[in-house]
Amino acid sequence: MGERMDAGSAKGNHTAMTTILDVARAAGLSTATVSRALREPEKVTEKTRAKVFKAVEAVNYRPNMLARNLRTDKSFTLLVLVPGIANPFFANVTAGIEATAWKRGYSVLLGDTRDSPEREEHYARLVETRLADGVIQLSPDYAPAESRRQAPYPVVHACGCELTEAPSVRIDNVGAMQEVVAHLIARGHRRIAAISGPQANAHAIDRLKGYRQALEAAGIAFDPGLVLHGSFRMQSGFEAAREILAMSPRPTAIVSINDEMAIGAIQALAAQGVSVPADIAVTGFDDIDFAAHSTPALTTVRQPAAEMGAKACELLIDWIEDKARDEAVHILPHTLVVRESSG
Amino acid sequence: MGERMDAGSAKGNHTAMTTILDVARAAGLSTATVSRALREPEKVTEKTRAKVFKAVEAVNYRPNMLARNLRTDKSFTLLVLVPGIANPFFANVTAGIEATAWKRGYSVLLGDTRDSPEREEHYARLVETRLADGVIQLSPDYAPAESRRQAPYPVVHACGCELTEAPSVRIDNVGAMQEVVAHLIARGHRRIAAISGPQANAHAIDRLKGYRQALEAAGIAFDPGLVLHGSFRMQSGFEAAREILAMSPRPTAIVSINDEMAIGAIQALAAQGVSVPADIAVTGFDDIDFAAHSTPALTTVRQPAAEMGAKACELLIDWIEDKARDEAVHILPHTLVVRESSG
DNA sequence: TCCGGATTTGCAATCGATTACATTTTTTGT
DNA sequence: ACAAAAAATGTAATCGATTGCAAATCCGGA
Repeated sequence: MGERMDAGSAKGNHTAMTTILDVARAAGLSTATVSRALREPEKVTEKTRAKVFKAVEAVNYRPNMLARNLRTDKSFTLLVLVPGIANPFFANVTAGIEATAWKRGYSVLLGDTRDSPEREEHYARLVETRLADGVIQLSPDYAPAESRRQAPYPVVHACGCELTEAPSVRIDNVGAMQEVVAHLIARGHRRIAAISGPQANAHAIDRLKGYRQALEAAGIAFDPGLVLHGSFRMQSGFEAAREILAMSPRPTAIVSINDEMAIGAIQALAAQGVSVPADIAVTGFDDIDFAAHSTPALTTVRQPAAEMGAKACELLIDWIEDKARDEAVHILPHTLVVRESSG
Repeated sequence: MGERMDAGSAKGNHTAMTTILDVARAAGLSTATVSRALREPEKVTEKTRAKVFKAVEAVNYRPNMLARNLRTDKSFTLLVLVPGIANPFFANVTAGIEATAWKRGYSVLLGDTRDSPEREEHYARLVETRLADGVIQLSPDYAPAESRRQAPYPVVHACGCELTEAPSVRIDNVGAMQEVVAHLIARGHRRIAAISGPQANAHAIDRLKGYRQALEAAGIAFDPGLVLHGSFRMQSGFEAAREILAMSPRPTAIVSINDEMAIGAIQALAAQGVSVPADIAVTGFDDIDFAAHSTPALTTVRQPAAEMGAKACELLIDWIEDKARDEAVHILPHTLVVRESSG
């Protein structure tokens, strides 16, 4: 008696850890059989299965995943690289990823890269240390194709651009922005300013391409002076709108590359007493929740954020588990959502 | 030549894994020495340290964290339980957590509980399997005090309520809402409707308490008919505003328990041609980015979201590492931010 | 009842790092 | 220059689960 008096005292923050050996002893079986009863129940007699389950209850056993992961060389964890989790669009993509990962028995490690290559590099290393089985990348920016192509672990893009290679998920950014601009042109606008993103940003590039193509299709000359470069944040949309107001002749419409900057722009216009859409029409991109509830409600392009995350997650897990890489680029459908802000 | 033709073929998804033994061999040392050179460099000669580093480079070594974690019984991972990552306030708290975890060498596992006890339960189990060293809880709701008190692992709350026990972080929700209501009363409002949250939600309870106290302090009778219960989402703010418009006499102000519902309410009012703040004043809570950029800009209470996350993260890691539990409730300062929507 | 094959269970090696303890090397004091 | 103390390094056990292979058990058929 007193043989286990020291339970839970030793190192570690956890209380009394019970191992598979404890279960084996309690059930009068070997650890091998216990392991099989838990992982491949069909490989074991009905009777022993029952004994094992009872013993598990009795000693309150929780398998030590660290040990299992080491032995099987799998972590059942996915690393999600987000440029900024505070961005509602990315947050929704992440929610979609998490939901799917949960369904398939995986956990999600959150890596907020904050647009910093250093942080991205650091997180990439996590995968090389076996802490994650693969990566879902939400930003198509850095990580030029060549370097990533040979990543020694599975990587999938959830928000790809035209240049992103398979396996990946994206929408047709070019086509979507074309629709937006065509919509404005159909409403009679011919002088349309654009609030874009950082010059090198892949989404900005794709969407700007759609903007140009739509103008071209309508026989309107592209004017680089009408294109401003923001940071995707509301504040920069606010500032861009002020610059646009100072242009002459003044544009009659503004397309923004995302919803946040559009909302910032609308605020700037309201502050100057310019009426949206009467004086100037404004459009966004993404269809975040706030787009539908801004005043006036924002015309925008709906991206199926959660679905994109979910699909990317499926692709990644399939890749990890089947060792068969899906060589397709999945282009999910977008929708032009016309609301008040475009007239 | 051709000696590495088989690289990456074996089991697992990773390419040729090099172990600490490879490093040891390349450096002509034992694994023990290599391990020490890497983890406690001061315990080792300058010369061998150099040899080890060279060898690490030579064989492109990455320590297998799964093995390290198993041996040391630590995962250097924190589990963050979020009621919904798509909520901008929680996203900001999470960003603060991630930033601090990064600084201290920890990774963040994201658990989106979606207000589901089942999911929360499942995630809690993750910690018991050693996949995380502790938990940061963003929701004060479920997990009644008694059950949590004895959780066999460290748990810290980042967005606590009055009843949340240490160690935890929160703001003075009661006091903050008092200030908001006092502000409106000072502006001459006496019939103030409230858009609250789910009945059992702890934040809703605290803030509603502040609402009542402020009314009382001003000698205004509390009218339960003026309190509506929403879901924290914009849509429910929209619907609540419609109900409020139907009240008679019509309230002259609306306090919302969070910014999203306030924004939804503003949209509903605008749609009915009711001017904010001229006809009805509206206030929010949280000061998410959109609050400053809505039209009209929203009066609200700023919660230092990122700081709250950061502080909670510090508390948790200190607890994990020092095994000394900080028995304090940290109440961070909030700020009443007066903007256009309150007149 | 006894045998052969199929099924179930157990033994022991293994994953890759860390670390107590033993051994070797270096340093220090005289 | 030598012994003792200190520092550096090596040997081998260890963390807790999984799994190849061997041993034991079960089953039906003759």
